[in-house]
Amino acid sequence: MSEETFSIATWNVNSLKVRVSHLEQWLASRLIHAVALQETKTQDEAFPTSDIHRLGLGGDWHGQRTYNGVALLAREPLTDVVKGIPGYDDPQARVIAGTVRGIRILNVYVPNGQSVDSDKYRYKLEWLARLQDYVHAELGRHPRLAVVGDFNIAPTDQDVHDPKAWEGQVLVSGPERAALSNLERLGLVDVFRRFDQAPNSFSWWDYRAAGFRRNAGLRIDLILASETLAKQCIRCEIEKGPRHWERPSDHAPVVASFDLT
DNA sequence: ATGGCTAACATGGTTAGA
Repeated sequence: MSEETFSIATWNVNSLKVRVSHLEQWLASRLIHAVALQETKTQDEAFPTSDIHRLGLGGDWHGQRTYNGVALLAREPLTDVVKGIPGYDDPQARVIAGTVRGIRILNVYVPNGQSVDSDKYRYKLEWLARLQDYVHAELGRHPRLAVVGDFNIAPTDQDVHDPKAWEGQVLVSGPERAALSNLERLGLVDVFRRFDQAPNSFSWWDYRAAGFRRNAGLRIDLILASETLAKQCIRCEIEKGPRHWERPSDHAPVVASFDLT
């Protein structure tokens, strides 16, 4: 890897407090320049700042008690941090943006939606419409834009272990996939699909019913890059290693590397 | 079989995740 390689990771850690040792172990074995975390489940006052600094990372975070929470961490200074979606009064802490090495990174934790007939599903679709407007504006300002995170949408049936069982369910339903397509049509590329990948590549596996052992998963953690940035993407992989460890997150980290020369 | 497991908050059982 050249000095101009820049690697961005996204990882839903399902409680940063519980997973900080996994983050440390994982980061020790590779060079990640920026990492976007979701479901930190930590208020900002209680954020494990000293642990993060010990890992050689700085950055910023946007959390709340019990639920949600996002952090954007990097080995070099993060500038122009924005928390939440501007103009959208959302009580749930789901978005943080910042610029590092000339790349604008939007870290998103898209609402789960629970089930297609729930109020949470309607909130999810409303939320995605607000994200659409935000990303549209950001693309106009930043030629190198990465929108990364837990999208809680499996883009196609290729990203679903059992498409028949999941048909029409939350995370794969038509309106959610349409919202994701609309986002991509603004000019974003799902860089994972720019490369050859093993069939049945997933980023999340249910804790229940031996989901990971059976590879009964979904690919819902995505790295979307603007066309200018996507052209510089040299690899994108799901790192299943930490999912094997003791007391894992139900999500695996996803990493994309860019050649910025 | 609408369960299975994990985490937060709490200290038993509910809420939420996906």
